[in-house]
Amino acid sequence: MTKPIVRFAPSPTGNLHVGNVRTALINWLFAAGQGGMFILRIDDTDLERSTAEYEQGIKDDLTWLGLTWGDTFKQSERFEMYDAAADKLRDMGLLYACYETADELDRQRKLQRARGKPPIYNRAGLNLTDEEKAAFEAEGRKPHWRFKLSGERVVWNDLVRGEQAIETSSLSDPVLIRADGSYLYTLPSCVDDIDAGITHVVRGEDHVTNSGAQIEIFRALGGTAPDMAHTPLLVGADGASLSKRLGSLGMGELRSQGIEPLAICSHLAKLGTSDNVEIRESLAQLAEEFDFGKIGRAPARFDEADLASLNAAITHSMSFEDAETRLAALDPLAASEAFWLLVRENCQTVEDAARFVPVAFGDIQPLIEHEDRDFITQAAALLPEGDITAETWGAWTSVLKSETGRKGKGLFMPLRKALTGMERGP
RNA sequence: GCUCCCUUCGUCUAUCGGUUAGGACGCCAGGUUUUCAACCUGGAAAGAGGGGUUCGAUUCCCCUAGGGAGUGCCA
Repeated sequence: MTKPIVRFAPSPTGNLHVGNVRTALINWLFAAGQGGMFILRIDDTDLERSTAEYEQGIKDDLTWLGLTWGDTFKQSERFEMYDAAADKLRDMGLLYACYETADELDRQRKLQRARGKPPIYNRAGLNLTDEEKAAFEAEGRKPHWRFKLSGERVVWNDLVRGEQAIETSSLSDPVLIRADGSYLYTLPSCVDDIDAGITHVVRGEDHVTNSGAQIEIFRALGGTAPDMAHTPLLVGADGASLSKRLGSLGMGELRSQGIEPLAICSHLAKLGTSDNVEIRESLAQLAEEFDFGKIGRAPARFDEADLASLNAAITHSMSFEDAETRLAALDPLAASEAFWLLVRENCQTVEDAARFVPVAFGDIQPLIEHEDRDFITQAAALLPEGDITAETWGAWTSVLKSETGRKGKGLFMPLRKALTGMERGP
């Protein structure tokens, strides 16, 4: 197999969320596992909504996750190529001018739907005479441009879904160029995929239908369509919908919650596959295990609680070196190896360590239940004389045990609460 | 409305017609020279419903229900 070249093509009109990231990750893992190349393409043909801030945010998030790219470019710098491709399609008679307004199209669709028919464009633009076009232009209308579908059945062997067939006769001819002259993502995407030598288009299954038209555009432009892989979408933990929550769950938020990049990558790489959802020690290992054949076809539920427990697993065994910088940022006192090794198994995140700083370095609020007051008073009186050493605890608790008859949880929990102010922790 | 896809423990899944339906996460219990956590061991836990086909159906077919997606001058 030749080395795959794949791309992740976000629009800089928002931040990356878990769904986006999963697509990026799968592309990255596939490329890495096959020794191929991962390209980051910024789909910013919509100049109105695209911003440099979002673009930078996307790059920062990918970098944080470790999803580095072998090359990157922006569509907004390549309009000449798209113009040339559009001219070519026009010359072939495959790109035709339409003069309906958005309102008119909307009305047509509603009408068709009301009649129980699929809302497919009626191709009125295809049959316009020069006089009719001139009349529209005279009205001040500008045309938008549609690609003429073949009306045939387009078939491909999807790496995740198996053989797929789209009847292009059941589709509207897609608009490639808006009335204001700007491009929709469709044509630029095909042009860039051909130009970059993309071998595999890997994306969410919301693009399955689009593939029908895009394969025809690839062919019209003289390329062969890349292989395709459409992965099931993620749904929320409630199993319903792509959920507002998921759509807005950004990397920044996860990061501020103390979630490790590798927890996110492990979770998203394994969720919905036949592999167990477990932590892997590196992206390289995830890449090695990656296989389209392991991905199921049903939507998988993304549960933040599962992500949290994966994160806890990473935290429990994280070395002091890996945690040091962040511990220091929390509290200078926390940046000690002895402290970290003592508390890490009680932490879900590195930041959790902050909760135990008072326990280790004084300044706690003792927690004494009403019914334990006498016991704690007694315990204070029985504290062994002299300096506190490693032996003090054992000596003290055994005295308390024999004096009070308490044992197990009844003995230790009141002491724990009085000494640490917490029910849990080291 | 129309088109496409999906449906096994709570969750992610294994099973290429005959299995005590397996694993992992989570959960529960026990252990870990008496507490939390961690760790170890064990346990409970599933074929959406209804029809077929077949000696035999989780597995193949049909219907229903439920879920997802598409149906944009969004991506």
